[in-house]
Amino acid sequence: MPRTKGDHEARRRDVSEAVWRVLAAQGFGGLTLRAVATELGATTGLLTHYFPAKRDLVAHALDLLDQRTAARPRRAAGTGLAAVRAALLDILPLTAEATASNRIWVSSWDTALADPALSGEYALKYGRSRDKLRELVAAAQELGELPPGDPARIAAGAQSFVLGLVVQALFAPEAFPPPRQTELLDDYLAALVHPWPESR
Amino acid sequence: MPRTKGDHEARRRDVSEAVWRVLAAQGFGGLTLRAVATELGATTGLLTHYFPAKRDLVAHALDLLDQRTAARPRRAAGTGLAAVRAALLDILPLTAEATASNRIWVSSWDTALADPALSGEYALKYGRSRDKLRELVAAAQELGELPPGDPARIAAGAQSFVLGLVVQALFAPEAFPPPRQTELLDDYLAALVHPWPESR
DNA sequence: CCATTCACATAACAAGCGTTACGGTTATGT
DNA sequence: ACATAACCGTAACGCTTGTTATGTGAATGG
Repeated sequence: MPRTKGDHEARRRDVSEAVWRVLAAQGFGGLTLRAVATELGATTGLLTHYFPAKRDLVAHALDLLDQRTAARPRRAAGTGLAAVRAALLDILPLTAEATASNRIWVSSWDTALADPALSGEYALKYGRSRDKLRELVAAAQELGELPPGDPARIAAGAQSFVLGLVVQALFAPEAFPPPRQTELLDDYLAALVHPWPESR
Repeated sequence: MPRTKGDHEARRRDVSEAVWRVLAAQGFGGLTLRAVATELGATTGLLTHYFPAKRDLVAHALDLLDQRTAARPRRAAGTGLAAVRAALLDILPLTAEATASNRIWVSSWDTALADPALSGEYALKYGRSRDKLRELVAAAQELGELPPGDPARIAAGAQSFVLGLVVQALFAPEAFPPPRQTELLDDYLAALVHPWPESR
C-alpha cells in the first residue's frame, strides 16, 4: 500500500523521527533497520531505499544528533560571562528533550570509539565546540568579567566540567535535578571568576 | 582436548583476560560469545559452562571493569588536598592501561543506559564514588586546605570535571596528553582552593 | 575400581541481523 | 499516452547471534 500522494519531504521527516524515537528508546546499540521500520509502520524495503547500507543509516543518525543539538532552543545569550553561562547551560540536560538528546549523544560514544574515523570526526567536533567556548571566554575576559589566563585552557576545563555533569545527570537524574545542575555550574563559574592573588 | 591438569582458577583468569582483550578491542558493543571464545582459543561451549546466559557474561565484564579499576596502581595518597588530587589523578587516562580501562568504561555507558537496572546500579556506584571523594574533601577542609562549603557539592563538581576530562581525552588524546590533563586538573583545584571573599 | 560428576568440544537450533532480488504501484517526462 | 523512473512492499538470502543438546575424556570420591 504505497503512499497515494508522494509527499517525499514529509516522508523523509517521518523516517528521521522514527530513527530518533528508536535512538531515544534503545540507544545507538539498538539502532536496527527493523526497529526503525516497525517504529515507522513500514518495512525494511523502505529503509534500504533511503539508506543503501547500514552505515548510511548510522551516518544519518549522527547527522540527526548534530542537527537537533544545534537546533535546540537556546536561552538569551547576553554578553561576557553571561554568554558563557548560557552556552554551558544549553548543554546540560535541563529539559526532557535535552535529556533525550544527551542520552543519545552518550550512547553514540560506544559506536564512535570503536570506529577510528568516527572517533576523529568527534575529536574535530569537540575541538570546534571548545573553540567557540574559547571565544566567549576571551570576550568575557575583555569585559573584565573573567580573570586573565589562557582562554583555551579555561574553555577546555569548562567543557570538561559540563560534559561530566551531563553524564552524571543522565545516570542519576534524581540526584542531579535541574536546580542542582545549575547550582553546580554556578559554583564552578564562581570559582572561575575569582582572580588568584598568590603567584604560583 | 580438555585440560590435562584441572587448574580451574587459572582457566578462570584466562577467560577474564580474553573478555578484557575483546572489550579493549571492540568495546561493549562487540562483546560476543564467539569473539571471547576465539580470543581464548576455545569454543562457545566453554563459555556457556562458565556463564549460563549472555547477561552473566556482561555482568562479569562489568565486574571485571570494577575490579580492574579498583586494582589500578594508585599513587601515594598523602593527606588533605594532596589526597583529593591523587584520587582524581588516579581516574584520568594518564597511562596506556588507564586509557584502555576508561575506553571500556565509556563504552559500557551505552549498554548501561539501555537497561534501567544497570543504570540504577551505575547511579549507586557513582554515588559511592562521590561519597568517598566527599570524605577526602571534608578532610582537606578540616586541614584548612580547602575553603568551607558543602563537601558533597565540591565532590560532585570535582567528579564531573574529571569525568568530562576523561571523555575528552579519550576522543582527542593528542590534544589532551598527560601533562595537559594534569595541568587542567590543577587549574581546577587551584580555583577550588581559593576562598571566595565576596558574599553572593 | 567403578560410578558419578566435572569440564569441555561438537554441532545444531531458532531468531535476528543486513542485504538483495523482484514485483507492483504511483509519479514523471516526452 | 506511453515508456521510464521513483517508491515501497514482499520475500528470501547468507550470516551472526545466543542458546541448547549431546557426546567424551578427565577428575573425583566412596
